[in-house]
Amino acid sequence: MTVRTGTTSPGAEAPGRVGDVRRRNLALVLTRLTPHAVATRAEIAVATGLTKASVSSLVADLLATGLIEERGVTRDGERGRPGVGLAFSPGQGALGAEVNVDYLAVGVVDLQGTLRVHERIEAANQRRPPEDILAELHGLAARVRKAAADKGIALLGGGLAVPGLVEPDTGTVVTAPNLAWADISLKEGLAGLAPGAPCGVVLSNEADSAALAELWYGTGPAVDTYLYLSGEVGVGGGLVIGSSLFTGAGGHAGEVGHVVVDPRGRRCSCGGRGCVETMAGQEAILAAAGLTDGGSTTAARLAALQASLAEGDARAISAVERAGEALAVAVIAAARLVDLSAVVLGGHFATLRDLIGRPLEAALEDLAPGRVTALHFSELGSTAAVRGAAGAALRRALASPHQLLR
Amino acid sequence: MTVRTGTTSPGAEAPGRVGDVRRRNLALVLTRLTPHAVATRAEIAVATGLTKASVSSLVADLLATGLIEERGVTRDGERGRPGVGLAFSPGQGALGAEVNVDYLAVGVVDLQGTLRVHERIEAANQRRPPEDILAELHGLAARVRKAAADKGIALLGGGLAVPGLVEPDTGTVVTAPNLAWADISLKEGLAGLAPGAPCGVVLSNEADSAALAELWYGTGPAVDTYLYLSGEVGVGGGLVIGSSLFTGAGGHAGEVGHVVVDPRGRRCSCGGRGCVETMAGQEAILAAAGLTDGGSTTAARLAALQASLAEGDARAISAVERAGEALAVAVIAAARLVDLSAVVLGGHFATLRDLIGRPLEAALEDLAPGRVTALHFSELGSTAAVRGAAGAALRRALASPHQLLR
DNA sequence: GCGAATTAGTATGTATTCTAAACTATATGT
DNA sequence: ACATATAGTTTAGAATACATACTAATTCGC
Repeated sequence: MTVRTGTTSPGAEAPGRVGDVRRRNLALVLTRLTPHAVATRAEIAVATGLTKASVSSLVADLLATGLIEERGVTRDGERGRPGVGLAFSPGQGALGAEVNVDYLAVGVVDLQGTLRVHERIEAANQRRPPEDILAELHGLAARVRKAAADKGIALLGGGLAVPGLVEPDTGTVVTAPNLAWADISLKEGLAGLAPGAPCGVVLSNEADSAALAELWYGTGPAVDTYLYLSGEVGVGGGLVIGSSLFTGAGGHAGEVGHVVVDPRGRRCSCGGRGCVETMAGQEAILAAAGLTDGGSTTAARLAALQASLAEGDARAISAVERAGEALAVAVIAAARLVDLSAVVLGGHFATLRDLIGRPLEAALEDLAPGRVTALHFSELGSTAAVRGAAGAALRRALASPHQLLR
Repeated sequence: MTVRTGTTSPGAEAPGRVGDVRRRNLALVLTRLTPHAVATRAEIAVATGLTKASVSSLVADLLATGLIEERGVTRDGERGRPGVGLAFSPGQGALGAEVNVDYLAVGVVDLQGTLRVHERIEAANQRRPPEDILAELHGLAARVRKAAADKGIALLGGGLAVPGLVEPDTGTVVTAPNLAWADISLKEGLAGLAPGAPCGVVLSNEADSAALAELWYGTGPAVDTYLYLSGEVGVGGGLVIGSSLFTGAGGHAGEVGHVVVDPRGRRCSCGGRGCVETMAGQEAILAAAGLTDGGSTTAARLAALQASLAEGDARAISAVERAGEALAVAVIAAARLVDLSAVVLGGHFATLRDLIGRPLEAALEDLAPGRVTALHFSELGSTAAVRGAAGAALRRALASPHQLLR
């Protein structure tokens, strides 16, 4: 390491300008609004530490953006002049889209957090050219946009989640092994999902989006720091730390699938050995359970696994148990390395629930007692990634409301 | 997870005030100065994007703090009026202190990054009461402060590094197993290390401080994202991501020592099983090499290990190799989970250099080919933590120069 | 019912701090 | 010497938050 002060890094910070203060305070006021409660200017002033005068001025600008609206007068029975309620407008939302191995999905989430439109198409995307998939996705998005417009929802932005490594800045899918995609640029295709939306459309990883959906729209205990495990065809992961997604310096943090859990284990498709995916991936579990690919669909094979488990088939049960143990080792690594104590299981891990949860919990207690104290199963089902992608777009809008002015 | 917008979190952000702009820009100007080069107001204006007028005004304030000083006129042979050089003042510095198992150390680093004073006392701290240790540390610090004052260095702040889990906010050592410390409050003791210093004295973890020292004062290739492995009595770790320390939500990230690398491994003192420390800790290596504690000092036993290795003792070599393999599994977990590709080895790992580096590298290549591409050995020796603790204090001062005004 | 008390929200004047543009200062080149 | 170029300062103007005083709308006590 040469001397690096951390102060001469190339990413020179922009100078602070007087207008930055207002940009920040506009966003700050929005953080005091919740989807389900109304707040008055006076309450916001107290909560933020701004003066009433400043809040009035900021709220006037925010009303002009259409993000919030007045909701008549709040009568609370107390003495004094009642305040005017402020709340997120129900007439603005964002579009979320997902391309996955077995399906396409598009939805619209409004500022109050409700999934107002959602459509899903089953599709065997493993063997189709990307262009075909994207064309079908665009058709689906157009229908969803139409439905949203009919409900009076204007789109602020959008997001597309894919099961692979992405570069949001360039709109490129670096690699999505289970779709057989590599280095595919979606720049124009992204914009077309929500044409004219002021906050644009951003590409994201499916596990990351699902992890955020759990934070924003999930139903479990309130935890703001956890590892989300997405059991799709591969094993994906998303790290949420202090209520925000942790992506690492290169943007690819949380890749649980290829953490090594058994140095003497099987070779993995990644070139490594003993990766989580070789024990807890969909194929690995099915193979270990004796359900080799007989040309049947993934859904059918998963159903067969469920049946075997229900029958008490020893091979199936042991396959799932070994998957749980493999996950435990990776989860402990995450707990130690990034300091977290909660895990959320999604995808087929959520479907397998206790069958995988019990051995996972037992292994956690054996290998690192007391370290991981909360295990939760996602209840968002297959809408998680769509909701997360849309939610991220909404949050982009809320984080820079000044962009919507003028 | 209940609905959590991430916007209603209790840690409500402070409102932006007009004065914040200046605070930010004061710090911004300082980021354009490097320890070894001088810059002019005009150059700073171009680099930051601020106007010359603003930079002049900001620099005037910074000169008043004493952090920087004018260095005469820069004559570059070009046409036009030459600029006035600006550089960090050599007359200000910060104190770094370290309590470790076998020694105490205190030093002073100036704003140009030079370790101007350094003293070290060997001490068997494992069996002494904390009060005795701290009393000796304070005596040492007083001598070092005197030496710094004699060289004309004023102290801006300080830092104390200890080998354990700390809470910087409360000045508490939660636990330092190898010192047999638990829940020890150092609040007053900290302030006494650098009395009157405007930026105070902050408690930190030894591995974290050493990791930062490598970033700021290290000699290897320029990398701004890496895992630092500190081989002291225990195995510590520090994560540097994008030129800053990653501490996680709870502040205890990077705890490599208790990552599980062998689910069928030995019980660990932490209650878990197969932890890195059971294979790569100092005791574990010495025991596996057949050098059981015969009452001799740690230094003597480490010397014996070096001798055995030099002789080609198979047991010693295999002990170190197994340690390397254990580290590899943990390093891969870090690489996948937090997205990094570089590792720096410090402490006794640096002393063992290639002996541990070769098996580590081989295991990395076998288990996750191509993922971890840089392996570096620290050259800061035992001054790393002291330099890091002092450097952190200097950076606190540089990050909020407005505190030094008035 | 009516005034006092209480709270919500707005208007006005001031301080801070940025930018833009004009100005002064000091060098090199011919 | 004088043109040219660059460094740094001065001055005027704009944005924005704060403090304070003001207006608006409600409940409480009688």
